[in-house]
Amino acid sequence: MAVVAPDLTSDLNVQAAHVPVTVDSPAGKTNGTSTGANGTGHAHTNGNGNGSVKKEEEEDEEMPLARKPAQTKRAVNSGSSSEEDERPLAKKPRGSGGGGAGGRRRIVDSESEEEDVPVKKEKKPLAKKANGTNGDTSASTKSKSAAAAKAAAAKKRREDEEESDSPSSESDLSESSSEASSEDEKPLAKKKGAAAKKAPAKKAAAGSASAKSSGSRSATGTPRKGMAAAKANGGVKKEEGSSEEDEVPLAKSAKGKGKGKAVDGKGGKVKKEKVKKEEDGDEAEDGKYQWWEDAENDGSTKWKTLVHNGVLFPPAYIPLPKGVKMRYDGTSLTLPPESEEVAGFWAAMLETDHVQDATFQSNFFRDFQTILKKYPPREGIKVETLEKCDFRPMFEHFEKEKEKKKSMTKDEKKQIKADRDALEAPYLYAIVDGRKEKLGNFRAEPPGLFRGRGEHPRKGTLKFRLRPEDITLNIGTDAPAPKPNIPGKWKLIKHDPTVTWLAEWKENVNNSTKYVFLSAASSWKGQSDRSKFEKARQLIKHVDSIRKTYNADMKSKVMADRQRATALYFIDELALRAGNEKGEDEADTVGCCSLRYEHVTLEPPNRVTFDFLGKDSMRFLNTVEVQPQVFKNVKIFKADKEKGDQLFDRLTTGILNKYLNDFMPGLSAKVFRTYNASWTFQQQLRKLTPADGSVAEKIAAYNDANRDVAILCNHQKTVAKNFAESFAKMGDKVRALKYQRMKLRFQLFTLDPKAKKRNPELADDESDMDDDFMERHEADLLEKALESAKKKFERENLKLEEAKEDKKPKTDLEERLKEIKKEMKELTKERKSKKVESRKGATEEKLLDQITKMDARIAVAKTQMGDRDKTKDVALGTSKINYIDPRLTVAWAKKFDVPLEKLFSKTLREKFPWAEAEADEDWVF
DNA sequence: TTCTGGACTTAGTACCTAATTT
DNA sequence: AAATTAGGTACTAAGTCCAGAA
Repeated sequence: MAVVAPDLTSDLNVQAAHVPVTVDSPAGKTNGTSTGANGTGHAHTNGNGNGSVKKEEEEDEEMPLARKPAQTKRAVNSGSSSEEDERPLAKKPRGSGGGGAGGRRRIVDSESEEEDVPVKKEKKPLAKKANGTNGDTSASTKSKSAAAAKAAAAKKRREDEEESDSPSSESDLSESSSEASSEDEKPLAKKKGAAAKKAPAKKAAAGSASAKSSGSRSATGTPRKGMAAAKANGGVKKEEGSSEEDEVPLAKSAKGKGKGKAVDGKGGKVKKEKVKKEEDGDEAEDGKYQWWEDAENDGSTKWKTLVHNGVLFPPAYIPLPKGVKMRYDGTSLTLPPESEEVAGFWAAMLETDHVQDATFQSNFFRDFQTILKKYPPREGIKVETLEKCDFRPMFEHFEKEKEKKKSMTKDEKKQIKADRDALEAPYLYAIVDGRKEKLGNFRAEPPGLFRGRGEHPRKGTLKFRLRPEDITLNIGTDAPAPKPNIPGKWKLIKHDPTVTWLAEWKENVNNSTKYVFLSAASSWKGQSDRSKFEKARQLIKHVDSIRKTYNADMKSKVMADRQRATALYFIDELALRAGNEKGEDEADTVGCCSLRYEHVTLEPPNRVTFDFLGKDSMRFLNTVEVQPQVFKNVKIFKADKEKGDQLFDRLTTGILNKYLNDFMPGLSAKVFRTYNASWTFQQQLRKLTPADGSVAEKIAAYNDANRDVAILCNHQKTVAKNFAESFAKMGDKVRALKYQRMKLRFQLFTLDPKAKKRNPELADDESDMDDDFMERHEADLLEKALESAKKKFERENLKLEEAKEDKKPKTDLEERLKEIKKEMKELTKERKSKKVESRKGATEEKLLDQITKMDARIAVAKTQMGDRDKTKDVALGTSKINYIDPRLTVAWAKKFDVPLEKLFSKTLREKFPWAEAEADEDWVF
């Protein structure tokens, strides 16, 4: 360590020069929690698949070295940087497992291969711990408060340059060095070799999703070569077509189309979608523009002609019926429409938890009072506190309206929809360079209360109604100026062909600009989407050298470089977002570059825990094992700082991106997320797809791979409120099956006591079945049986009545019910005595067969349950839409013969036509 | 340089509809 | 047929990144 120490010191000095600084006063920020609740705790059910672990291992071995998943380990290996001065070492590198992100969930368990080294206590414990961490709510709470506190302490660190740097560094260093340095380094050197070795060892991670996901990428990163070839073919094409088609005059474009398509599949298969299309009747646009077939366009100019109708304004406010009024301190208030509308915004949310939120309340009330001042209630009452306001009558009125709407007849509903469609029709499409393109959002956002997420300081603020005077349109010079659907004049009509927005306005709450763009299915979006993925694929070629570089820089004497390297490592390894600075008037959330002292905690020898609120105030909670140098670095970065200070005080997203850009034009931090997500998906898909499984099994594997990516990216969703309930119900269902199985066993043993010897594996009782459940279950069965007997009786009588025959007497029913009760009692008796008389025709063979079938049903139900649980808080859609190269899905679907529509919804298919056109089954990312 | 804001991508949730279950 | 649940969309908030202003 001695060695080390000096280094650091020096680093510090060096850098002192530039200081970033920043930090705004944290004054009052509090951290949000937001959803915190969910994140909490549940222990994850990893338990189920036992076999899986094993499986993974094997697979790993089979893989060509090159691709081995590096699971986890990546971190370690990389360390290779050579120069390690450090100590010899002792420890083996532990894998980092990292990746998974999921905030709450995962931990990494990576065990490293060799388990052994004296070192840690971990293995098992680890896992546990991790869970604990995640789980507990308290943790979250804690973090929050902490954040708040820290905010208060406005610490600016910048000056540290001099000071902190050297001196502090010293002390730290020494410390760290002693620890860290001694431990590690050595192993790293091997990198590849190491990786390869490791892989096999890996195992372990039993359920750790995280380990899995992260691991997926190859250790070395180098993915594929071959791609060029693949690509080549992708290029195929359907034809020249689009243009031609267009030309076809009336002749039915349909025909033309059909043709094109047929041609395309070399096999000559015709695509069905074609057929479908025709019905749409968009003859005009039917010849879809296949931009991917066209030559690249330089990009500086997005269009030559642009025609559209602007935005559609919502209807004017319609005052409530006379009798519906809010009350203030007991008396009803007659509000002018202007203030009544605002009151209504709040009233409509009465049952949401926004109304319980202090920030939301005060922002709303401030704005409500403002409008009341201008449009006071007729009663002349002054509204002074929110507590005295009673919006219930309004709320109830809205509920009633909803009911009314729901109970309308089909025809009425149809009519309404028809009217709405007619109104919207003119706004659905724009004509871009002569082609019809669908718009995304064409509606002016309606007024309402701003629903900021997390602890957004402005949540609850009134968002104003837009008027034409607020909107700027962007249309072609020769395009006719559209007329707003409400009175007024557009703020401005411009003609800027360098941008893709059609309309724009400034929103009053956050003073941000809102735009109207084309939809995701448009060629503009499609093009940029495709180039995003191409860029990510390009990164494949550079990632090895980038990793090598940042691993080396991890020991740089220049603090700024060391921070940059460390941050990049986290971005690459954990798929963190870049993390731009945010303002006082926004929720306090962070990304990599904006991580603060309190967001990262260290636990020697090499575990790092991240706990912070990221985009949308989603919590990111993850503990990972990192290479020693990373651990050491974080320790240094935290030294001499306190809550509220930036962890990477010499780094900004700008610096990082500029640096990345030198490796590859266009490279920025977010590309790593795209790359890692798609890469992970490809790896997981390879690993999980059961080549000879059923379609359903393949789809399940696909979803599992998708889920791994979602976890990596920390894409969450709130757990449905009734999840616990429905999950419990599923559990009962499983147990009901077990109950049946139990009865089968008893029957078998009753039939022939010797059967027990012959089938010793059937001797054990079903797990998870206590008397309590069984009693409940039997009571349940009884109730159901009685119920259905009654129904049946009524039904029969009804029939008799119709047939004009005599009805059966009630006593019949009563008798039947009595019988049922008796039967049910029998069930209880059977259970207690463990004797079940065999039904007619029962044989040992048949019973065994039934038991086997029951086992299968139980297994299916169980895995289904496990799946549900694993996915309850993971959002798969986001990664599918934004991060996973759609060509991977298309290629996989073709290769394994899974209908694409089972994987992509209609809108996704419309979004990714280029992927369908270009990826054949051999396509690789 | 740093700061600001413009333009565009990424994100979760509210709600609507179709598919199932009861 | 009604009640749930699952799936998909619409909506709009919240990021990223870059360029031009200060």
